[in-house]
Amino acid sequence: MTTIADIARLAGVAKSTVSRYLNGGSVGEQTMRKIERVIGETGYSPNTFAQSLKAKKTNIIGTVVPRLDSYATSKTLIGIDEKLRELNYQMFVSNTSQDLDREIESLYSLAKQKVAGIILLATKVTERHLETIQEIGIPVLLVGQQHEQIYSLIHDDFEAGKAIGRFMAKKGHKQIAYLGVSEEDIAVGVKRKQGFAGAIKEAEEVKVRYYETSFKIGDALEKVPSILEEFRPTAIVCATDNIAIGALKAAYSKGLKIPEDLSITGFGGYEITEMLNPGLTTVQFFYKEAGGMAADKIVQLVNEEEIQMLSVSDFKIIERESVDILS
Amino acid sequence: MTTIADIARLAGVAKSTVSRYLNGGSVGEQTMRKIERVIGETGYSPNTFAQSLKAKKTNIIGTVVPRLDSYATSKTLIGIDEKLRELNYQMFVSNTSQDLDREIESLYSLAKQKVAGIILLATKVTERHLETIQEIGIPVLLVGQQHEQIYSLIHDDFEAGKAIGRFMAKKGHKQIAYLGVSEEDIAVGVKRKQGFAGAIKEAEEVKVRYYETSFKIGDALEKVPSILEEFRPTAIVCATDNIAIGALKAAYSKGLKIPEDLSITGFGGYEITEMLNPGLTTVQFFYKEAGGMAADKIVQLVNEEEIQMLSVSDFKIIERESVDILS
DNA sequence: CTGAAAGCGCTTACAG
DNA sequence: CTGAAAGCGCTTACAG
Repeated sequence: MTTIADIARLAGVAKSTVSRYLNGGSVGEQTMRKIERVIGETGYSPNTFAQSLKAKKTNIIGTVVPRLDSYATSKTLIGIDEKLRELNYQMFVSNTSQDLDREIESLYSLAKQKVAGIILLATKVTERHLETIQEIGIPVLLVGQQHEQIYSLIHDDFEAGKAIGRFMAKKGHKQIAYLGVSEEDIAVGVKRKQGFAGAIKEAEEVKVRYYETSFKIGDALEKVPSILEEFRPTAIVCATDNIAIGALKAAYSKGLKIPEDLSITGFGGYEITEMLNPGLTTVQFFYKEAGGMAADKIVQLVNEEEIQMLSVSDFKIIERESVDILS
Repeated sequence: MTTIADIARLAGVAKSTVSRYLNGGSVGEQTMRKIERVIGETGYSPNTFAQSLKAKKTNIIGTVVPRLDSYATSKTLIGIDEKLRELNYQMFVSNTSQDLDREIESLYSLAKQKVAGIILLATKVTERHLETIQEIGIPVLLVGQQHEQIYSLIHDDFEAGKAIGRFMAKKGHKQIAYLGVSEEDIAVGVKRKQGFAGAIKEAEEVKVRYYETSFKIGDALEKVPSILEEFRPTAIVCATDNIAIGALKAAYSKGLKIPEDLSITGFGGYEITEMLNPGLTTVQFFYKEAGGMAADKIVQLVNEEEIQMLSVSDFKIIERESVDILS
């Protein structure tokens, strides 16, 4: 391994001069060329650890994710990764396997590794999060959830919920089951539902019942039959595509035809939803783009630029074949 | 930030003694207790960069992946991550977006960051890979592909192909289309096909035609109709679950009933395959477990323990409803 | 513009 | 068992 001292010796200058050259300081024309040549010949590249030891900061952005095997997470990570590369930062991902303690741990551990900033894909923000973020003193950007005290980037869950509510009303559905998730998750559990509820209130004579399940396909699969029997809805609006997939499977199992006997919608826009039979009507979020935005924002924060506390990523309804027209 | 010097001062000993204590060297009973207490009080934790600067090695295992949004990758990463945590190592993932140059780059860059070892989820091993691995002089474990010169961990693609071939023959299928991928991918493109072909040769009077598509669902979707028309198979054996999903959708679109009009199988065992209608019969691989194995192996390699050049992860046929019984 | 020197926080022979 | 000292590879005032 060649070091800065080697380069200095070979170029006949001082180490400090090489360092200055490397860091864009003022160096004479001649000196510059000599150093350039030597570096080229040796293929020198600085030791990151030595740099970090002095600099107290790296060009690494830590990304904390609750899980690795989710469509939303994967796409968001890709967006972050690609944008960060462009900006000459590296992404370090820390997986917490949906364990809140590990989320806090990760925050500390990333801080210790002197990451320049942290992107947090949280499902929930607790008092401990707030304290930790405060304590580590590193820029943190929340993605997917929002909190007034933390820079946040969210999908427009509320408006998305509203849009799908209006959509269903317009299709003439008067008896709709909304299958959501726990209100602990503000974005998915509360905002989507509220948006939906708002749209329904505007509509006339639409009866809605709200149900709750988990994020797991299997749980939706088990839940849906009882909803069908008890409420006999013409449509089920599901809070995620995975829930919708479970609902679809449940409907098949009961011998129902989609959308003739039952309409189903989701949220997310996972690629797989297009390949189902019938194709699922859903609200698409732009995870990859949001990841890119997040990368931009965190780097701005690292550079101490001013940004808004809240950024919102867009959505779009994708109309496919899983919703029947009743009106 | 408290440093080792602070601890030394507070405990009234030399820095070297503290360092020795930290690294499990021999320290007197009394000294030990003093240092212990001070560290406890200050919440000291060593600076990783300073450690790495000397140590020339970290406790980080780099994992190079071609993409982040694939079922197999996600599950494998989870397996690696969890096992590595147990072993007190950290996982650093480097995404290459299926760019071969970036794969090589990543190898160098990880080496520069002094990772202890590298797990490489490759789709292909080239001469450049070999050179790079040679050059960086860090233990590398190949996962998903095998190469005689590199420690490898593979899924049993050959036997899996054989198993599904026998399975289909036993169900009485005599006219089977095999929809594979490019032979550039030895594991998926060659081994699965060879295994399958071997099984068919054992069987009697089974006609097979081999087709090729990409890993994309959409490409399979486009490819399948022509296969159906040209060959009129009773079954399509697809080299991945995603291809099978595309085939399923194509079949729907042509108004075919599955499995009555056409049987379909995949490889992978993605969770989603259970939720399709009908549920997809497929060969399941154990990605997460394989990830755990990979983590074990690479750590053994890092510790200079002897391991076999090749490890093989198991598979299992999951029989669901997408295959008809003709015999 | 350039160089000598100190220092970042650790580890590791070496001597006692 | 313990400590003083040198060194890992870089950066950063400071002086010239």
